[in-house]
Amino acid sequence: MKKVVIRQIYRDFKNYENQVLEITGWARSNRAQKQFGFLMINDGSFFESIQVVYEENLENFKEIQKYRVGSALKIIGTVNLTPNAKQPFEIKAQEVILVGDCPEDYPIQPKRHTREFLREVAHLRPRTNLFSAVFRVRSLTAHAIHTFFQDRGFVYVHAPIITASDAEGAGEMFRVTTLDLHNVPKNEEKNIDYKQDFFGKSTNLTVSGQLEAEVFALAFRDVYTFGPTFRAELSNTYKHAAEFWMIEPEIAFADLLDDMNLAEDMVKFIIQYVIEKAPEEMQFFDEFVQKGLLNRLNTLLKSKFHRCDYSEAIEILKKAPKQFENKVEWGIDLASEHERYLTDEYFKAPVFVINYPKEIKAINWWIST
RNA sequence: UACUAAGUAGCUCAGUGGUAGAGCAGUUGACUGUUAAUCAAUUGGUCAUAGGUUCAAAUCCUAUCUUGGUCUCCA
Repeated sequence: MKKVVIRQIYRDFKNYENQVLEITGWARSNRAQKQFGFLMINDGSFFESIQVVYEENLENFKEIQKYRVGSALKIIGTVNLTPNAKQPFEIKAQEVILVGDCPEDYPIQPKRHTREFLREVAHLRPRTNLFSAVFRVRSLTAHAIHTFFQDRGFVYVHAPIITASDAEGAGEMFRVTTLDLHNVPKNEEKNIDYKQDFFGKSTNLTVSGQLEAEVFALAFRDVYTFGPTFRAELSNTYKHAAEFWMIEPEIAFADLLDDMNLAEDMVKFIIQYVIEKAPEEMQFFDEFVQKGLLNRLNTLLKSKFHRCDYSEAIEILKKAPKQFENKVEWGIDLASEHERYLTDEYFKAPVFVINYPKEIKAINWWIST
């Protein structure tokens, strides 16, 4: 018996015609009728489910009719092409075996759930379309990031996660300690005595791998970090996570133009890669999460990223036929509303704003001459 | 941090002062090709919590808790 995953069959179904296969997966729906029924089976290898037809002649037909959504099943059957149906092929069952039953109160239904509800059933939400799509795309994105840099000869630097260093302009840090918080040791000046802590000094979770990457760039030339970073900002927005992954390339002997070209190429490469490798998932996002997403991404792939001097950006904003909440004048740091106007309304494309006043940037920035 | 909206059946929601509701899910049945199948029946309720107003509160008022959105911060 040939064991296959559903991704294989979908990608090559014509070559599987009339073959007897064994598939395993979880029921997404079960539409039982009097003399036959249809099971939708998802095995996690692919976004789409596969349709299995079962008929009255199966000895456990009555039981199969009652298999609930969520049940784990093993099916042996033949691949039939169905060119006139909604799906290009289906499996006609010779055997349907219940591997694991699913309780009556299984909470995931074949319908839309809110994300707030899915958070309460966190152990089951990877089985939903939304999480299936998100985490496969996330996995592909990570692979695309590595592929992009590795193909260009960059060295992947693993910056430490526990560190004693801070970074430029980063936010609040999570402390890492083995000290007993109910009985913190004090030194003679009545300050916390970090000499008794695990590392003998105050440490925290990294807010950025930048400093390590810079050090390595001065030896390996082109390097990047890609890993988790942590910030203890009390920001209640969907954009701000306490733990998030960050890419930080550092390139020696490069100028600002090299840097911008690299960033533009990277963003385009990743988008291209994901659209190509996860068309079903991206289609799902386009339809149910953000209408017009694919159109926006394809437009972005074709457009040149704009480059705009800070002073020029200020002039554009001053002339904007629009009232900003934060007043625009030379010397300010751009707020989200200003950035949104530049990208969404003025340039209608991604834009680099360069040559900021040195007063609002960190000390280690290169000064234009 | 501030502002704002919401919390009613397992889920998604309707119900703005007078008997607690629908669809889905579950259960039982019908159905010869379904596509989140359809049809019939049926189980299921501390209306977030506490207090107040009223003859009468899911509905009005106050406080608290929880969640969403926006802002701030930041990336």
